[in-house]
Order: sequence, then structure tokens, then C-alpha cells
Amino acid sequence: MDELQDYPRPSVTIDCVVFGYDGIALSLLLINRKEAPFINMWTLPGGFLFLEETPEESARRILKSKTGLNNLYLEQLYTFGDVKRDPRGRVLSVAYYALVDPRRLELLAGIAANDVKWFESSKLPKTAFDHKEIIKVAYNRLKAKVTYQPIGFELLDKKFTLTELQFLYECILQRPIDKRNFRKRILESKVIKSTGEKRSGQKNRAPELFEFDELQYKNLVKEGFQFKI
Amino acid sequence: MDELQDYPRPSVTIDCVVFGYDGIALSLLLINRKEAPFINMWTLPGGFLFLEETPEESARRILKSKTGLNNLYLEQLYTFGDVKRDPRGRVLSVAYYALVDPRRLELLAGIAANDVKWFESSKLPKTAFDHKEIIKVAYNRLKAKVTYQPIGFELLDKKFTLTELQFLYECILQRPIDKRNFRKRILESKVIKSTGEKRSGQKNRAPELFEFDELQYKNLVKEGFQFKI
DNA sequence: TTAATTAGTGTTATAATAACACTAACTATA
DNA sequence: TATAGTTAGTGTTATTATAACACTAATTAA
Repeated sequence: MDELQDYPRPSVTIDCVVFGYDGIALSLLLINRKEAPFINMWTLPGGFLFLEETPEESARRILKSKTGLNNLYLEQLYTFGDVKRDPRGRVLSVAYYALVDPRRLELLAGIAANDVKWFESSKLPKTAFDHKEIIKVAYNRLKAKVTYQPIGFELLDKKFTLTELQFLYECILQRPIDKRNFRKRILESKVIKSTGEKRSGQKNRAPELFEFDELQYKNLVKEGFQFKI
Repeated sequence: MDELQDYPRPSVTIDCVVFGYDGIALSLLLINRKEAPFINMWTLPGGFLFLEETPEESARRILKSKTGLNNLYLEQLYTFGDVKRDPRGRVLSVAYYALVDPRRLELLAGIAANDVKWFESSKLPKTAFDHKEIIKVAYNRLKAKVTYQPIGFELLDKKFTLTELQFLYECILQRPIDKRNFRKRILESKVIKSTGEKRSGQKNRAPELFEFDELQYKNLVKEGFQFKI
């Protein structure tokens, strides 16, 4: 019989690509590394997988400890396994990506402000390990996914205007979207509903506030509905 | 500094979902397990990851040893990491899926015929570990992928007729496709080209033989072309 | 009250998709 | 050698989805 101990085991880490959106630009959360190797370089939030947790649980634990947030949208991205991706030895990384509204996020008090930082996705610093590659894969996945699954809402406040939602999509997809067509489609899809409220206090017409209709979305999915932007 | 040996390491295996198509049905290659646990049950071809190989290299090595084939279409599927997915201990599985024309495949002489077997995907036996779940994820991925990437060709002979290609798509997607629309679209896409030959010796009109135009496909992709069925 | 600013709204041309039925070529056999 | 049986191959049209486009409405500040 094969015994587990007959085979050498790699180390396994979890790395998270955390996307945030502050209303202006898509950003990524990076951590300044305080240890060798790659001391003082920027890295994805990550850590070693514990034996008593699943990779997803591990990702949530790590995100909680680095950002203080739980319950965020999280999805497995890919497992990176180049033999020399970590100079310390053989380390597999199961990568996840997460979506966060950074305005809802309080970076943990215990962590020095300089250690954890948001970077605009177009202005990333040099990163350690193969994290540049992981980020690239994550961004491509986000871009593809956002057009056929209503995950963009995770990056916004609970209540948002259609203009805000459109700006977010333009920001992720890096292309302009026609306002009238966008509104028509998103409203026809029935995945968002009006709250009846308006956002006032601006120097212009008060826009209507909408929210994601999760219940309705689940029903639509059951009927075979496919979200599409 | 973090040292790798400070952290417990899980075992890591590679499991492969091998899809085959014999002209009639989509099939899966399973292996009859000769060891505990799950002795005598059917499993996905798999094995432990070696420290000196990447997960993909490992998958190719495993497939080569179980099927004798190399150079097959292979793609990482997902990493399965339930804490109790293997009764022997903590084992992560990095799963891959592969596409094979089973008529090109000679099962290795060294392996008893009963040990390795094709099963129609609609008539699978009970499988060990969480392999049922892995298979389900793989089939969903294949179904989605086949509509926007020309990977179906991997399951056919180098030269094939349009009718064969259409049957394959109907088989994977589990729905009828209009013959004229299918031909129009696949030919307009330019990813296949006529060989000029015909397949004769049947009791009916000799169909034209086509082949996948890989060079042309790569060019089209560079120009931003998206395959679509 | 007026200017500035962003929100909100429909129509039409164009392109993509889906539905549909016959003729052509080859083989077997009467 | 004519005919029946079988699968290959071919275009057109209606329907639906997409893309392009410009003005009016509401609010605030000056």
C-alpha cells in the first residue's frame, strides 16, 4: 500500500489577490515583506496552509488577519507550482482572488500603516516571487468573469448609483460603455433593484440608489438565466 | 525569518480527468484501484507530485505512465483541498483535465486490461475519494470551454469530417445543433481548413476531410479573434 | 434666475442568431 | 444499369441582440 510518508511533500501557501475599488481606480492590496527572502519587497497577502483548514478557509483566515475583513467575495484562481518559484525550497501556491470595497475596510491597527497598502492596478510596484504573474492571471480572470457574473457589486457600497456601477465596469474592462445601453441591460437583467432612495447633497441632480437583488438573482440562475454585460 | 520546516506540509497529488471520444459517446478513463484505501474502486488516474517537477509535468508523467500517451491537451482544473477528502491524511489534489482521441491511444501493455478502462460519461461507476466531484467540475469546464475555444479537435483524428465534428459538439454540449448553421460558423471562423481529400468506402456520399489550422488559429488569436460555437 | 453639472431617457440601423428543406454523391441490390 | 437507401452538402429569411446616437430633467451654486 502507498503510504503518505513514502512521498516527499512540498510546502503549500495560499496567496490572495485582493481587488479594491475606491470609486476612481481599481486597486490591489499588497504587503511589504519584512523577512528574507525578498525583504522589503511588495507581496500578495498570503501564508502557509494549515493542515486543519481547507484552502478557502485558509484564504479567509489570512485575509481576516491582514485586512480585518471577512465575508468577502473569494474565488480560487489557480495553483502555481514552478519548481523554483520560491528560493527557500519547493513551495506550491494555491492562489485566490477577492473583491473588496476598500472604503469598508479598516486596515488592522496592529499592522504598521506602511506594511499594507493599496496600489492602483496600473501603478504596481515590483513584487516578490512570481506574484506579478499571479496578479496578471487574476486580473484576466476578473475581467472575463465580470461580464458574465454579477460580481462587480462586491466592489461597491450596498447602495450605489447606476453611474457608479458603470464607472466600475469601465474601470475593470478598460473601455468606455454606452450609458443608455448599459442602463437598459442592467435593469432588464433584473439583478438590481431600486431602493427608492436618492443620493442628495451633490451639486447636481440627485441620482437614484440601487442595490443588488441577491434573491432574485438566485431565482434567475435557477431558471437558467445568464447575466451578461 | 519564516522557515519552510516551521510549517506542516500536506501531501500533494495530481489527478487527471481524461476525456475521450470514440465517435459515439464522450468517455472517461478510470483506473481500478489495487490498494487500500478504496481497494477495487474506480479512481481518476493520478499520483503524488514529485518535488522536482511542476504540477503540469507531473500530470503529463502520470498520463504517460497510465495511457502511454504524451502531447495531449491538458489544462489545470482546480485544486481540491477538503480536509477529509483522503482517509490516509491531509492530501491536496491539483486536478487537471485532458482530451484524447481514444482510438489513437494504446493502453500500456504492462497494465492488466481490467485496471484501466473507458467509461461512457453517462454511465460512470462509483468512484473513490472526491473523484465524483472532480469529474463534475471537469465536465462543466469542458462544456463551457468548448464553446469559446477550439479544443474539440483534440478529441478527433487529425483529419475529420464536419459531421463528425458536429456530432462531437452535440455530444459534449448535450443538445442538437443545426447542421447548416454549424457548418457556416465553423468555416467562417477559419480555424479549420479542407485537406482536399474525401473519405470514401462508405455506402454514401464521400464527405470532405478537414483539419484544424493551428497556424491560422494563432494568427487570428493575435488579432483578437474569439472562437465561438 | 441663470449657469453649471450630472442623471436620466428611446429610437433606429446594423449585425448575429435561429429556423428551416431540398439537391448531390455514393453504394448496394434488384 | 436503374433504383432505392443513405449521408453530405448547400442559402435564405425572420427574429433577436447589439451598437450608435442627443436631448431633457433635476439639483446646486453663484
